[in-house]
Amino acid sequence: MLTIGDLSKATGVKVPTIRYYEQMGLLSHAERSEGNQRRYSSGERDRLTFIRHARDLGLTIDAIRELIELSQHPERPCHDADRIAAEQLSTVRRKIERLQKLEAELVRITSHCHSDQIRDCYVIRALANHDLCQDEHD
Amino acid sequence: MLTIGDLSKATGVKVPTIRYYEQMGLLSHAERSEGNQRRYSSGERDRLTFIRHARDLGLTIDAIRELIELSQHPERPCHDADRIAAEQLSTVRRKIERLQKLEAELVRITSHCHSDQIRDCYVIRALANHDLCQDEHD
DNA sequence: CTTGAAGCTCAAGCAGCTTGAGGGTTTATG
DNA sequence: CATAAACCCTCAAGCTGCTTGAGCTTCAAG
Repeated sequence: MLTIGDLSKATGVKVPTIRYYEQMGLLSHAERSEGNQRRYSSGERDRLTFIRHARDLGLTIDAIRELIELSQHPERPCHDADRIAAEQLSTVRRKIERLQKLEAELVRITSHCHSDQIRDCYVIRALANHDLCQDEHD
Repeated sequence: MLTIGDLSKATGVKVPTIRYYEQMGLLSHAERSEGNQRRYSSGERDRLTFIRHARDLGLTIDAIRELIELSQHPERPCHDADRIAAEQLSTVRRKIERLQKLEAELVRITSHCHSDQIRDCYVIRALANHDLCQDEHD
């Protein structure tokens, strides 16, 4: 049996975060030692690894809860799991698109400032005046 | 003079958000009507436009506060403004890089699931097992 | 048996808003 | 000029996904 600290080291998830996940229902209530400390089995370590991996991929707590729920019904069709992953993919793609617009705009703003004084600073002027933008970025 | 609703329409910033910005010190305390309602001039509209534009570019409230502070000293050198914009650019680039790794991983996960059942679902298996990843994505 | 590391719970804090309750003000219309 | 709709006010709490802190208990090594 692992202590919460062992589990933390094994998965790279911080101790208070593990407790938080338990509270959020991603991990079931852990068994306790006589002195009321949490003790974990390797099955729980695997689940936490799953959670960490999903969080790293940007999935929300709710989506992960849903995936865990699904993973407990091996006989069910897996289109829900596919859908969750696909939705996350399009969320990520939307974010990338938006950030690339911001990147372009920031490159433009930062490369156009050849002034030494705030008075003529392109950064400040560009922010004040959306019309200076090449492109809609919001 | 504009009411807070007029200002909201003019800038696309929601009414409670305008009040929030005032509280955060991005907008100065507005003048009030006899009945204690906020009234704005076009100068304040311009400042809010500036704030919105900066927020759209992902700048934090603190960074914006700093830029506003700078913009009020036209005679100062503008390297601080340049620095803020450049920092934001590298933040954006780091985010894009990370998201592109996630995108690749999600594409791989979603395109490999040819199962109909959770039992063999690649999505679930990939999440459970980081070793299936091509690449470190965190 | 003591001591220091690690564990416990509960509450509050972070960013950047949003939402809701319970009011008061303005303004258009009859 | 009265009334009603639309708008405004303040203050407090909620959202996500944790993190931090206080104040206390348990565990393991020496």
